[in-house]
Amino acid sequence: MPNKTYGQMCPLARALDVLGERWTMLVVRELLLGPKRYKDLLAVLPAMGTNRLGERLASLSTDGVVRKVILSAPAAVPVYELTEYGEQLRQPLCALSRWGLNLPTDNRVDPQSGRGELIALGLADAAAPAASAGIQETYEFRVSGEVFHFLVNDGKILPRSGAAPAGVDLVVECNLGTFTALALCEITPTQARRQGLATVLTGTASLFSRAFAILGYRGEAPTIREDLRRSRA
Amino acid sequence: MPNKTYGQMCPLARALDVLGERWTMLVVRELLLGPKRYKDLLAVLPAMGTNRLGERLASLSTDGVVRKVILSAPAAVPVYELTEYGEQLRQPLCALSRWGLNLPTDNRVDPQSGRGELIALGLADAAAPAASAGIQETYEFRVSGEVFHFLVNDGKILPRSGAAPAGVDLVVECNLGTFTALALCEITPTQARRQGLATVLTGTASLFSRAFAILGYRGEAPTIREDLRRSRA
DNA sequence: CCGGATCCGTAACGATACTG
DNA sequence: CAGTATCGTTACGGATCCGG
Repeated sequence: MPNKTYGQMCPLARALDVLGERWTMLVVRELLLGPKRYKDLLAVLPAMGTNRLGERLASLSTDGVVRKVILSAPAAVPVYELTEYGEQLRQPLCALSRWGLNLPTDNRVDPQSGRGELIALGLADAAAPAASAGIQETYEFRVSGEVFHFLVNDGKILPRSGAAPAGVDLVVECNLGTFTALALCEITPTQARRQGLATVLTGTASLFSRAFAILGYRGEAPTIREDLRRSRA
Repeated sequence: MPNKTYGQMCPLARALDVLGERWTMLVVRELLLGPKRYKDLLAVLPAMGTNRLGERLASLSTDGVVRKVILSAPAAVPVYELTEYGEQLRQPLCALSRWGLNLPTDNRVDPQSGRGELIALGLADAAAPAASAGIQETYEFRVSGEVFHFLVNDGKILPRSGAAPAGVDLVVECNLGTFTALALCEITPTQARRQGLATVLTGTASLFSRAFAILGYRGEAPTIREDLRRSRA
């Protein structure tokens, strides 16, 4: 919690007392993809600065959102993970994120900063539970250098950074543009394979197709909002 | 949008580019209760300062979240209201708010800052649509000096600041403690009436009861979180 | 009185350097 | 690798001032 709080008897104000400072929600965003090391957080939020990251992690820890744990031997490396209470931020932050989808990207956003993991976070949240009912599988993606995976478990889908644990059912390699197109259902897995845009390293072509039947996002495409167009006219 | 943006190709980061600065989401929170005048916003967010409020409203306007309109004559007074896009923040902000419900209130929150309107905002969001299916009514509350109302319309409930428009079905007067207890279903409307804690100024006792059958919040009570207790032990 | 804009001291941020 | 310390710059918060 920051030194300056709103001090209001309002749950939103209290939530913002914990999460409202700059960078804080983005740290949580990263941890929604699984436990991460200090350096990995910093690598993905470089402009934050190491001092700010340390402050935020300390603050989130005392507020019970984040926890520092030492991985079991022989790794024995410290990582930060969400507490159960922090995990409950998944829905609110994904809701905010979905709102942000329709914002125009101005020239201040760095096109190079796009990451497949972040798309994965949104896909897992937007997926219809019915589509994966009764299915328990793991899909790993290797996208332009990143590696991440989905744990599909009977309607619940968990997106995670890094390689899948043993027993992965599907491993697909492609670049970020292809993954984005697959996510938006602008291209089918079959087309992607045939055009050489995606390679199935483990598993079958039909499993690849089913993966995006579960994960593919069919929501409305981002559009410039009516109100904004009006104000610019 | 602030001068400093995250510049990340991520919908959450873009949302925070628009909403992430201090006070901004609280301004939106107020406007979720209906259009408001500059002075009324300032009255409810006094620590913000008039300069900050002006900046935020300008920023939210260019981002298409908020719009300044002049009320029709003879009032002819300027108010700020959410655009349709801004209105879509209701669910994300209410989700964040509900997360904040379980945060402990430390000694830095001002107990005097509690407002019935803010409780109303949460109630309207948490209410089960089925409970008000087919019902089209308006309920006004006068709570410790504040006046606000609910527009119930077949499963959709809109909380609004100020007096209800003509044709109100129910008007109840009580203090904030009673309204809170009613909201949490810790007391029934009948009990509140009999104990002299609430007065029905317009409408019937049974309508009062039905209002809280629709609005009453039956979620789990706020508790200190397990993780937080552990970290303090 | 309302709707802002200006000024200014203080706290937060961002970059870099430094330490266990 | 995982942080802490330092420091110049920006944002915030409180007050005052101004036009309608």
